[in-house]
This record gives sequence, C-alpha cells and structure tokens, in this order.
Amino acid sequence: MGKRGEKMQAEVLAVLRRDRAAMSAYEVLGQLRLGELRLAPPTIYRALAALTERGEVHRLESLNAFIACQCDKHRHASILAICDDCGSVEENLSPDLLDELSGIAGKSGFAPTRHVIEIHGQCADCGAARACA
Amino acid sequence: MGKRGEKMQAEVLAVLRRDRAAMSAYEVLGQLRLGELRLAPPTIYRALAALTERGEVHRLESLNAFIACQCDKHRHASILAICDDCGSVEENLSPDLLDELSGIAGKSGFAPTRHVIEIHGQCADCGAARACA
DNA sequence: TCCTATACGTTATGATATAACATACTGGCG
DNA sequence: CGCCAGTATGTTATATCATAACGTATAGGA
Repeated sequence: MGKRGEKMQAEVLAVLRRDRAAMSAYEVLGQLRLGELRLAPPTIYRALAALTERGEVHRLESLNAFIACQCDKHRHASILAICDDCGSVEENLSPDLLDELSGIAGKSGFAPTRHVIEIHGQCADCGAARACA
Repeated sequence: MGKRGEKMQAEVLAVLRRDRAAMSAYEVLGQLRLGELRLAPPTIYRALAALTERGEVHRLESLNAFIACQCDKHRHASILAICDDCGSVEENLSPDLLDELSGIAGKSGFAPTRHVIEIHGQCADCGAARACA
C-alpha cells in the first residue's frame, strides 16, 4: 500500500532538491502546479509530513519552510545554518553536540524526543560579497 | 518617545508571565481583550516584536508561540525545552554550547547572528505522570 | 503653539496549515 | 474475475498566524 503516496512524495522531493534554498509548502505547490497537476495544500502537506518523518526532508521551523536533506543518512537531527541574505541552508551533523544538549535539558528530568537547531546568519558567499561592497 | 509603546508591552509581558506555558499571539490578544481593551493583531505583534528584540520575551519558532524570559539577564540565546504534553517551557543557558554551535557552522565560513535551539520532549512532571499510568 | 516622531487603531489581506468528507485507486481474497 | 478493505487523494472550507497600508492621536522638542 502507499504506492501512490510514494509517487507524490518523490515529486515533492524532486522539487525540493532542485534548489539549495528552502521552499515553503506553497512554493512547492506552485512548482508542481506548473505541470499538469491540479493539487491542493493538503496533498503537499501530507507528502511533506511523510518525507519529514523519514528524514528525507527537514522542516525549517524558524522559516516555516522545507529543504531536502543534504546527507547520505537520514533520520538524524541536523544543525541547520540558514543564510538570511540568500536563503541557502547548510546542514551540519554533530551527534556530540546533540548529546550535550540532551544532557543540559535532561538535568531537570526532561526527556528529549526531537531537537530543533537552526542558526541564522550570513553564509561565506554572502559575507564575501558584502565585504567587497 | 515610546512611552505608550512601553505600556502596551508591559501589558503583554504581564499576560505572558501569568503562565509558564507558551502562548500564541492570538491567545495574548484574547486575554487582553477580556479587559476593556479593543485591540487588533498588529498592536500585539508590535509589542511582541519590541519585547523579543529586548530579550524579555522569547519566540518559540517551532510552536509559533511566545513565552516570557525566565532569566534575570536578557539578550542571550536560550536553550528551550518544550514539553509536548503540557506545553510548559524551561529555559536553559549555555554560552559554551552556543560557542560550539557557532564553531560548527563557522567552519564553512558561516557568520552566525542568531541561534534557535528548541528541544521537544516530555518534562519531568509529565514523565512521572505517564510512568504511573 | 506648532512640528515631527512614533505608536496606535483599523481594515484588509496574505501566508501557513489542517479538518472533514466523498471519491478513486491498489492489492488481497473468495 | 469481481468484491472488499484500506489508504491516498481531491475538494471544500476554515482555522491559525502574520503583516501591509493608512489615517489618527499622542508626546516631546523648537
């Protein structure tokens, strides 16, 4: 079961992979509607939920947007560096840092299930561009 | 200048401080409307923007909600532990961890300006309650 | 007092997300 | 082969979050 679901998910993933910058669900929707497809928001959100669940797509909570996972392995928490100038997102992994984070929260008995780590700033390219200006 | 602004901000802050759980902007709006005040969303959002800027309120990006800062000192990035069961939020500080995080992102030339660190899970109280159930 | 800054109220709208329900497809089973 | 059960989908409607734009009011300085 779920064959058709996988097809929709593959199309959404393909759209997200075309761009290194984050896209909102409605931008994905707009891209897919350029084809012949007539789609409504719930379809996109369902596909995104499945992809996010599997770790093939990450949701940028501070942007209400989505990007394709840039790593080989999925199902990991990522450290997402978001350039506020050009919108590009770079994914970093650090299991050690996640452990530290869990440790800090766990001191008071908190049991973590999901980490959201997003860093806003300026990427190397945009920093160089601004330095020249 | 800004005297009236401060009054509005104080009211918003008072509402947020009444509750340890996060509140959406519209929940704050609803609370303030219980008084005599007739308010519209932009007023609340402006007050929240000013308070967030000053660090007296933190925005929970993964919840689209707000809490009053629980610390003495403001203008710091926080590690926010969010209980998905009861909605309570606990604030932790760790300048060291922020430095590490900046270091990880900075390896590729990224210049961080703002950190978003939110941990979802279950607080000690809810964990105990569930263990008994 | 007048002028200017700024904040405010108001209206309208945009952007993000989901509930609810009927339909259509898929695969298994008789 | 035809039916059934389960799931995804399309559709409609609506909930929720957020801001643009503009005119008004207020406070403080000249």
